[in-house]
Amino acid sequence: MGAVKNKRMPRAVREQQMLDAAVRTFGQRGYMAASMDEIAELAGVSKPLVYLYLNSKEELFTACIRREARRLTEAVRSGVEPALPADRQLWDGLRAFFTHTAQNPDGWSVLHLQARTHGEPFAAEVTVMREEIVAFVTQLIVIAAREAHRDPSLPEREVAGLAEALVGAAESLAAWANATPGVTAKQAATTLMNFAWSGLNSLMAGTPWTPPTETSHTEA
Amino acid sequence: MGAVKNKRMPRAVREQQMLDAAVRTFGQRGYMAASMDEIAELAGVSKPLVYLYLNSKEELFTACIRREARRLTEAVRSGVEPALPADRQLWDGLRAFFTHTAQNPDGWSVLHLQARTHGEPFAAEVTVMREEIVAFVTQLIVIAAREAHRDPSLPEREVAGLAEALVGAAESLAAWANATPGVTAKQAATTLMNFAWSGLNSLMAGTPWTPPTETSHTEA
Amino acid sequence: MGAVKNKRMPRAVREQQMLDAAVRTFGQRGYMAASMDEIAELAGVSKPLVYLYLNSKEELFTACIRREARRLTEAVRSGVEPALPADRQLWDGLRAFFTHTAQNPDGWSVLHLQARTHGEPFAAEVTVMREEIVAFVTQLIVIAAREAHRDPSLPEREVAGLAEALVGAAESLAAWANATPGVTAKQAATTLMNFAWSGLNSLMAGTPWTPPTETSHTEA
Amino acid sequence: MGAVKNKRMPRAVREQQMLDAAVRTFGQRGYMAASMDEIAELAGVSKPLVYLYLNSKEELFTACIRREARRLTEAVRSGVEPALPADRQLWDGLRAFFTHTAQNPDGWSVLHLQARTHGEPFAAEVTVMREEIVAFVTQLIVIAAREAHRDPSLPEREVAGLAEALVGAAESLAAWANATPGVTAKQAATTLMNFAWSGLNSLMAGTPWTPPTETSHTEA
DNA sequence: TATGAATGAGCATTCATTCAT
DNA sequence: CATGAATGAATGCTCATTCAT
Repeated sequence: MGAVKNKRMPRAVREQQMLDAAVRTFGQRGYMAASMDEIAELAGVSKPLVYLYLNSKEELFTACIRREARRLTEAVRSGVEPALPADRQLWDGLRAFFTHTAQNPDGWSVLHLQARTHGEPFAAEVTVMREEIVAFVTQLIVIAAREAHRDPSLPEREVAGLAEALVGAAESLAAWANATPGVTAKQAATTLMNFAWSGLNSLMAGTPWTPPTETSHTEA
Repeated sequence: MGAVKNKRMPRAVREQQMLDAAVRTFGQRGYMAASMDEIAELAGVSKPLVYLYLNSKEELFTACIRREARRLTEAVRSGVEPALPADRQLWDGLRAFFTHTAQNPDGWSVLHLQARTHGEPFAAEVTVMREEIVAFVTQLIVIAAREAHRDPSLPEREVAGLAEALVGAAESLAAWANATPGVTAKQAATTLMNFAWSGLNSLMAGTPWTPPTETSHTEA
Repeated sequence: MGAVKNKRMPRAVREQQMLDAAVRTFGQRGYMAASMDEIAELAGVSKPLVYLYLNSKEELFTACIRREARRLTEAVRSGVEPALPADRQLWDGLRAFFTHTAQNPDGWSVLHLQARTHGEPFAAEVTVMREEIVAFVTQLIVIAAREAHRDPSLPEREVAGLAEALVGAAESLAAWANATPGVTAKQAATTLMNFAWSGLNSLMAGTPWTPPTETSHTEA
Repeated sequence: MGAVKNKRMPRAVREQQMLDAAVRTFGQRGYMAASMDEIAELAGVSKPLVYLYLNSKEELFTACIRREARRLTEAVRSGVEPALPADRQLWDGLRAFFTHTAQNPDGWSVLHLQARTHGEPFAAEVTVMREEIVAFVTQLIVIAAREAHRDPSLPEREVAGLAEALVGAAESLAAWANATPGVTAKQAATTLMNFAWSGLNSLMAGTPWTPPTETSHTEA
């Protein structure tokens, strides 16, 4: 059941096996519905050993979140070449992101769904990672503006909202790509680049969309 | 303890009280952590009555999802005037969406977080609503293309991806706006229109972003 | 399996059945070794019902302590006639005490052994009762001194120590009487009266035992 | 972490370290709440070693009881000079007793509380020691009676009860003295001598307390 | 219509104990 | 002599759900 039941292995190895099993179980069943029994069995060890190494369900879940967050950011980071132009960096990062989430659906479920849905402590853990990514995207937008010779054209608050929207769109597209058969990481990335980069460009070209003057639309 | 303990009231009213309590509890505690005890107490009725009316926790949750989905789509629908131009419709719809989610955080939590996190049956329930909204947005994009006299310029698959991205971005921005103090529905809508509509326009103007020709992708 | 499995009885009755079972189990197995499963089975109910009514093992134990303490003090109190002379009151009280402990060995075990051995909160609960009894005895000693026309002869600290010793001796004798076949409550009470009352009398007669002058007994 | 982690020391020494740790842990936590893990850590050895030397938790506890019982009786025995008069022997024995229990609260807790509270096998272990002490006290009472030239005045059963009461009072006072700040071993011994010896003397002077003739015991 | 009484099943956690080295 | 690795068996507690009234 799970891995071949190898006895007596060093702690570090066992711990990874346990995290593998936990990510899979948490990702598929959800945090609360996942039972420590199931995780232990899937890891091929007894429950007490899981507790000996990872202390509690909460700590185990936290360890999963941390590992998956690290893996995801590393995947994105190592897919990007900082010397290249901003759009190329974004394109590469998105491809790495969509590829990684497609290959690790359970890890992505843990990060995107489970961790956000089960209390502040867990959500905070993901927020750290997410902010790192948003910061990366924000920086790309700023670089792009500079490359377009329009440095101060965008107020900071606006840039933050744009980065947030871009990351949010990416997260949603990841789920969509995973759920829609036949949509590859490359296609998802292309769609998003089309959607986002064009918008950013025309924004920076100085032609933002302007809201209509409020006439009589207060819902009465 | 929630409502004043009124005896003998018509079934329809009681049911709504129960759903109110359930949405609040599910939204705040999460599906699994919410206990039928708590919901019954918050609704001011006894547990057997909840079962009499709503049969099981799963059906109760489903009923919550359906009610909140209906309320949300109705809010968006009634915020939009079909005769107006596409961008105005999108703008109005987004404002209605951000306003409604900000005013019903528990309902939005049920739809956006809880329902997606606890198994296919529930997720499917939201998917129905989501597809309705995506269809609405898709249609707006098509109209916009037509308005720009560029009917067939965008392949169907591409339009679907764009609508998906736009809706995903909106969902993320809703969470972001709810969590970031000082961000109003209008501001969130403006940010998204800037981001999306400009992108769509330049897309339709025939200048999509093109991926770099794949030459050597072993990042060495 | 304990009582005949009567279904559907009012809460108050069930609670007493549970306390009966709990006192018996705690008294015989000890607090920690007693399992809630065993108590529930002995009470003839399911475990959840025990929790529904008594909340936790700790609260259940506390409830046992309180009930048994109340019963014991009431037994002693109702065995004593406040109008009678002090020695008669003490005699009657001791007899009531030995009789009650002999008839309720589990309750006495809970009070005397278990409660004192498992943490301050529980011990404190018994201390309240014990202090009440010590106070009663102290008062008897004072009355006795007054009856012997020797009011101020005993310093307060000394009286406290004497009452403590008397109560302690009674507690030990209770265990002894319970464990030694053929020793009745009356005999235990007589022994203790002989031991204590004579001592008190000669103390009050002004001839206390005096320690030897310390010469060379410091254990080097 | 308890002792400095010395490797390779003779078995006898290691065993004492383990017993030290065990007595401390059992005395403070109680038999059941004490975990073998905690004991091993406090002793500075690994758990398997504890099992290698002491076989099981029960045997370890028994070993603790035996060692502490031996230490206590030895302390009392070595505090007493058999050539001295009976009252002096009792006085010296009590002082040694109160001193030892005050200096070894954990050991005393093991003997007086824990061992008695966790099943016959353990209680029996203490009973052996207790009977030795009761025998010693009994003998002192007999000697005292002889010294007072009243050899056969007290029936054996009565003497046994008196010794039991005296020892019981001493045990209670030990706990009282340990718990009441400012009460020394000497004071506790004095209080008890006053209480007991005077009583014994007047008993032997031929004036026992006599129960009232039972007339009408329905407390109306 | 409405509820007080009751439970089967499951879950996180802990502990005494033992191999294999 | 000494230990890191591992587990079977409980235990306290909770929850969704139902019955009898």
